[in-house]
Amino acid sequence: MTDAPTPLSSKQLEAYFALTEVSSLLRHSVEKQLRDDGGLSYVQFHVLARLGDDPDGRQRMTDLADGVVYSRSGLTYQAQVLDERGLVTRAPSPDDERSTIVTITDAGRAVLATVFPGHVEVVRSHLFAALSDDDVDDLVRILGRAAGRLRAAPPRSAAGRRRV
Amino acid sequence: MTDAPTPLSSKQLEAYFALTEVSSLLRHSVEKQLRDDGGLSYVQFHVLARLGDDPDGRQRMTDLADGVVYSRSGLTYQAQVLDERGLVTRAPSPDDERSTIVTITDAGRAVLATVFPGHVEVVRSHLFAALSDDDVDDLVRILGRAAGRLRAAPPRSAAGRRRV
DNA sequence: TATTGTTATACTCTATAACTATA
DNA sequence: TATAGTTATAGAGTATAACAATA
Repeated sequence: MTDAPTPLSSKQLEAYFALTEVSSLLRHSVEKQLRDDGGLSYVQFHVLARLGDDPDGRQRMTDLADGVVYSRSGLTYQAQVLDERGLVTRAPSPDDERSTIVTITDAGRAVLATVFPGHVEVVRSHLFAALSDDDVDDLVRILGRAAGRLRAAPPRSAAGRRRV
Repeated sequence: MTDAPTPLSSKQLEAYFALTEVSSLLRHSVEKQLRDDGGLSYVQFHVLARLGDDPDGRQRMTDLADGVVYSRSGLTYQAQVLDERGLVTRAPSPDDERSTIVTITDAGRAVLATVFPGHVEVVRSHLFAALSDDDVDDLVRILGRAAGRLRAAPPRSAAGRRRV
């Protein structure tokens, strides 16, 4: 039997539950929207979105995998699916023959464009409809800090994360 | 091509990204902790936790499914797994022979107790380590409002609003 | 007829380990 | 040897539809 650590305060519990409730409902709805509007899973959307953000529309497999927090084999699978749908292409890197460069296609960008408006609407109606501009500022400040810290100091506490 | 709706402000985008990043890293770590410490999936944990919260330690299948936002067949599957591990029992309701009442066992409560400390530690180190008490108050206020609104106006908002 | 739940089934996703090839 | 990626595989989870039993 493990020692009980300092428990969370009731405020912290509230905050934690609210966060999980909001994010899980939000994610649920986003997943449905992505599937309905573009036949994309959440992960596939994020892969495409990352590629779309890149100035050249391309990334190495490993960099993509790191960004989406994925196993490489998992990313290979998803890249295959996207490739078969013609939304990305894959080719060995000229610089390093071991690497595979994934590039978003015009069709891929088109799917992103199809999917974006609905995505925005879901996020707005689920998250921002109830929030003031000040609330949004507060969220950015607070969650931004938490995110920054998580990014900087990975989950050593409980998880045996992959080395970065 | 769909009409572009009012885009999200850059602040809103920041807030959205911070929220998804924090919640996804948090959830990832929580899932690992639950699996390592108790052999529980996220869903299984929530089913057990809901039962544990109930004064009598029992719930109808449908009520559980609603609470966890699940398909009934999905819950049947999970209840089966938990049943086989001896963490819950299932029996037809005396009141309504159609219903199945799921009850948490002592073994189930023991697993919850085993898993809780690590869970708390993950949440603390991932979410609250970087936050002040005031931050937590703000989160409760803001996300609590968002959660309340989502709860009041169910998924229909995003799912029904297809096409335009 | 409507509701509760299970079953049958088919599919998506994910991770681990073994493997190839480059560096 | 170490790194990048794929493949093989196996398991978990999910949803849909058909079904049985009860209300």
